Amino acid sequence: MTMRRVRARRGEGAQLREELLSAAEELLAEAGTEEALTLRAVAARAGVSTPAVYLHFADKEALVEAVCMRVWGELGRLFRDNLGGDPWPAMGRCARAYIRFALDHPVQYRVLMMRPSASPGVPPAAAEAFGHMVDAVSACMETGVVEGDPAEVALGLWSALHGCASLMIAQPSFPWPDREALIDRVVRVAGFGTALYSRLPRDLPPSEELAARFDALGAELAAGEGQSSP
Amino acid sequence: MTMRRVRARRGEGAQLREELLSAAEELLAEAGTEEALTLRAVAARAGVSTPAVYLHFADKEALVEAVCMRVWGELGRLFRDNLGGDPWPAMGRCARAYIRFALDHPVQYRVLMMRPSASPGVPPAAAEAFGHMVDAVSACMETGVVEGDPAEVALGLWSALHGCASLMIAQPSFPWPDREALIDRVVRVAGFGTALYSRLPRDLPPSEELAARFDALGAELAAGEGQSSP
DNA sequence: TGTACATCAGTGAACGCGCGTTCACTGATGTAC
DNA sequence: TGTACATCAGTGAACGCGCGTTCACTGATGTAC
Repeated sequence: MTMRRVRARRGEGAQLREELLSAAEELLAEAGTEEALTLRAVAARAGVSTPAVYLHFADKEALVEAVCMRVWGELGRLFRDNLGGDPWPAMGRCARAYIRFALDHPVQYRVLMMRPSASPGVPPAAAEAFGHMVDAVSACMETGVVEGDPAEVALGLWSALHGCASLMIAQPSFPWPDREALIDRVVRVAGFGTALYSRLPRDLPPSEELAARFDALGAELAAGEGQSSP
Repeated sequence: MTMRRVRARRGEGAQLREELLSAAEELLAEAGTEEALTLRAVAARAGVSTPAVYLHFADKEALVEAVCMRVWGELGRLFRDNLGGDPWPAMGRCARAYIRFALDHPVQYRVLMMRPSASPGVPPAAAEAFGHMVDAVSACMETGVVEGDPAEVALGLWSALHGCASLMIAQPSFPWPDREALIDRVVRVAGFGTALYSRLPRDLPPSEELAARFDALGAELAAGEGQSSP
């Protein structure tokens, strides 16, 4: 039970909208699922009567949707802040930041990703966040380390990040290794795999020869030095 | 509305359990979410009164849980059927089968994976399915093409598959490429990335040199021939 | 400067639905003697 | 072979809760004159 909110002054009714959104996101994180979130609780936490929610949102659906748009916005900002510099490590930074965000906000992330999409089409905030991923990939293509269609490669990369994050969130009982170790593995596996995907032929030699080739590549690269891990 | 079911003969009451499970899985797929599934509808589809559900399941939760165990069973069978032969391509077959199953049963897959786990610990059916994935990875390690801890590598691989499947299911509005093309990309990216992960040093040369090394590897392998794609 | 008035930012109470769940029961069927 | 009886596989009706949503309203605040 929160204190009764002081009524906004005239012309400043929109303040309540933001306060309702914050309350809804908090309560969502506590409740665990969209269905367990109630308008009554949201209104109470904002210090307002239940029908006041309807002054700013058409219905519960619209409120949850607005919370999702907020989370997309945060994800977009995260990418933007990690771009720049050598593109290959920059892509790695974005990827790690994405997974960490998901693990730090598991409920929001699950609702964001797993909700049967209400309105068709990609919401603008989501498109913007994805656009930054495509940018990160495009930059890698200019240095030649990654090849292919930027949007398709970005989707593949996103799949890998999402898989790691959502599986750790949803199946915490499995024998997960250390969180940072797994993030490291997933990001590097996705990076190396993406770099090789367009270069290796469809039909590969038998496993033993393949193993020998990969060993040789590793030995060659171990000799060099630098800082461009994905 | 389905026809009234004929009452089972004495000692054969357990038949209803299976019929309720089938009805529940069907209706779940139609309803789209666990919450939209009602016991009334399940009982009606099985041709039985609502309280009859309680003869076989403690509550709704137990019914949904039992449906999930069924789906885990199907996934486990899928893996088992795709093992055998050269381990590297076998792993690829398992991976493809997994993603296809998820895309063919999107609602079941989402409920299976995204439900906040009711009881702690890994359910036996899930552990068995995951065990088959570990087996597939272990076999690859014996030929030397993959290195590392089998369970950890299997989790990384699973992440990749799950990411692809769940993202396509949850975000159908994104500009996905052809389904099979994406599956191909994800499986090969995960396979190549996993093979390289343990071989490449932490610090890599700058992007340009890296690109040249990858190009060289591709050219060498293009000369050989065989059938061991992941 | 005073005052009537429109508007804004809410409130209180209630409706009504649909769901999970419970309870007392019933009728067929196999079994003991 | 007949018959009383226990048990199994269900049924019908209702409870009660909690939720989203609606409706008529209220009191403060800025504005026109």
